[in-house]
Amino acid sequence: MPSNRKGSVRLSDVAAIAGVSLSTASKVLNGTDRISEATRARVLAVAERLDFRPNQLARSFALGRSRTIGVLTHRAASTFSGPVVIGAVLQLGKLQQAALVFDEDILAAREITESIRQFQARQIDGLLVIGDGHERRSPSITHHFTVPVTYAFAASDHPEDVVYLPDNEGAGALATRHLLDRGRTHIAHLTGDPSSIAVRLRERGMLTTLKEAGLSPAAPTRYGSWSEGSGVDAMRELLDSGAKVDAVFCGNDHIARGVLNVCEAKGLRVPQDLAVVGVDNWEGIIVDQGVRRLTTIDLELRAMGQLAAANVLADDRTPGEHYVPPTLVLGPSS
Amino acid sequence: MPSNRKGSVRLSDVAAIAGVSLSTASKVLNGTDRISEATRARVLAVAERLDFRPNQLARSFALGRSRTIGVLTHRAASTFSGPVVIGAVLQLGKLQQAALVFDEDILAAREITESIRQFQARQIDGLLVIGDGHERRSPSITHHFTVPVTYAFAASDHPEDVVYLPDNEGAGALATRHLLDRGRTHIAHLTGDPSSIAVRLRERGMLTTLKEAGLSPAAPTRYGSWSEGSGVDAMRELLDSGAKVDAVFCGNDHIARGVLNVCEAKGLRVPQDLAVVGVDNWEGIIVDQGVRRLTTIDLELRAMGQLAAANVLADDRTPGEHYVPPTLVLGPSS
DNA sequence: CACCAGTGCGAAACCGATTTCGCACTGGCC
DNA sequence: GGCCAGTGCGAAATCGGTTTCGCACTGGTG
Repeated sequence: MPSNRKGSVRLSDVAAIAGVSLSTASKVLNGTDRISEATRARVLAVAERLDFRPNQLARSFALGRSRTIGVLTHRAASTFSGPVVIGAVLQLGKLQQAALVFDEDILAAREITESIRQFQARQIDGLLVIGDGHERRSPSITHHFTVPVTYAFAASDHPEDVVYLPDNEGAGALATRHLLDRGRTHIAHLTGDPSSIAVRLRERGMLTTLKEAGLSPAAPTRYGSWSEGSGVDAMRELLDSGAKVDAVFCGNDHIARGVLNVCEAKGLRVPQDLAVVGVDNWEGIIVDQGVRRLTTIDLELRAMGQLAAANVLADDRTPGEHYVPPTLVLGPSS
Repeated sequence: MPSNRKGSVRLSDVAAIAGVSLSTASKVLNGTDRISEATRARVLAVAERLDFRPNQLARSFALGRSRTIGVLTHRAASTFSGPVVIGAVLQLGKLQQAALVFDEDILAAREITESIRQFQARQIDGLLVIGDGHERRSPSITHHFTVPVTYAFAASDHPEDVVYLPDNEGAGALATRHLLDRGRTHIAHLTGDPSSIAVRLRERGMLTTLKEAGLSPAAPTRYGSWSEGSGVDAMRELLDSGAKVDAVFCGNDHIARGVLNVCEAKGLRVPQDLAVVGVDNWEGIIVDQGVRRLTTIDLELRAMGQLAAANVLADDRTPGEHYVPPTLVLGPSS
């Protein structure tokens, strides 16, 4: 018979029925302080019977912890960061934390200060900053907070920050190792614009792995853009060059699609004549439909979001950049 | 000089410095009760000067409102609902609401009851249920809550629930109207499995629009699967049938890709000889890279998430199914 | 001048937990 | 028997706001 405004059971109800004080009941349910086994059992039994659920609002207020994590995204509606945000938000839910998501231009200091104030007023327990995967380092805002701040999908400009990033170099290495495992030894690389750090890192991963195997690329890396058309052009040039090639590592899946199209047009059998590997796993994002055509490297963006979210609440938060291991997604193209 | 545990300014600090009582200060800042203009101005000035930000935890506790919306997703990690969730979460952030996201199998009653209890303990102010876009109606859980419940991307089995759904029929109509506007009059439809309601609705939208224009399809609808390969097969059959066709409305973008490939192989010029329209706008999801090849209908999944999120907090919540208007995304294929 | 309605403001209760501090009681030891 | 340490529990303060209720004061009216 709780005389509550919402009709729910309060701790005082439990205490009264169990014949103990409020403080004793609280201690029993939180396991703090020393309580005899007898009263412990009695309180727990009553709580169970009444289906007592502590009011988390009151709890948060008393403890000063909101069980809410701030999430600051950078144009999440129009960039690649979607999977990162999803991963983060789902992970936070698993950890019983609410997510307060503000979408701003992280580089616009003005707008961000307002978000920071809002976060502080809400007494967030931690902050997750999710970039858009582009190259620029975003300005560190860690110093505005007394709670943990973790960055994902974009480096901060402060070396002591905790940062989660995709492992582009690892992706290149993984793709190359896979092709080597498949017995390919004449591997070429077709990729995007070399001014992009991701492009260079993926290439470096490939080159390092080839070198470890005592090999060199089958042809010089061909740079272009991240598009299917660029893949078509690069592949045609590669074939025209007469280089002996039995595998192509493509900088991303768009380029790989272009390569596949050229192969089909030219009657090259994939993977018998030519193995193709991409990066990004778009066919995986567009899951549940269609048929996979491509072997690709998944940068595990969702996992990155999960890891970063878990990190905000973790005890061990070693500073620096953490690289999320990519995975190989097998398809018919290799 | 707040003697707070967190060093932040409390309302009592403002009141003391302004020389008024706590209650007066509260009333000024909330606009409740009658206060003279003089004291009003004084309190506001002090609050401004001290940069007073009310502790939202205390506020929530006092008001019994958590400023948190529960979000129950159905396998969001592996379905199409990603954009819906993103849209919802960003919209909630705009409305200053935190999101507590639990991902469950909505059809598994057991697991859900635990989530419901968690939501209730957290005193959520509303609930958003996001399905996976599939056909089955999910069991209504509205009756478990005293706060508003809104459904998105999946119908509930209770007619009084507020539900947001993509407008598949509208998508078919929009695609067809666009092709008619382009002067096409011999339009065929290649689509997925007819056991899917979405397939039938998109087809119906097309047929209705054609009929309104006094036209009939250029060929009987060809059903298949949602895959590129299916699009290839259907398109080859369509061409082999000898039907006169100047436009193809494809049930989704995968099929449309297959159609484009066949056109390229057969030397059909797109859009001169044949206009092609798809549905889903994947090239838009995979934004920022690549080159658009396809005209398509965007079902506006993110907007659906936004609308549903806004609805949870809205005053006017008219029950029933609400259809989100799709948009036409122009590409070079029409 | 007495009365009254209306205005402006403050004292204190309240939301429902956590936590500090100390009291009462027990049993062991000298 | 007296002292002391340790155990088990409760009274009350606390977190920082919101809200109720009523008091004091003002000016107008009869």
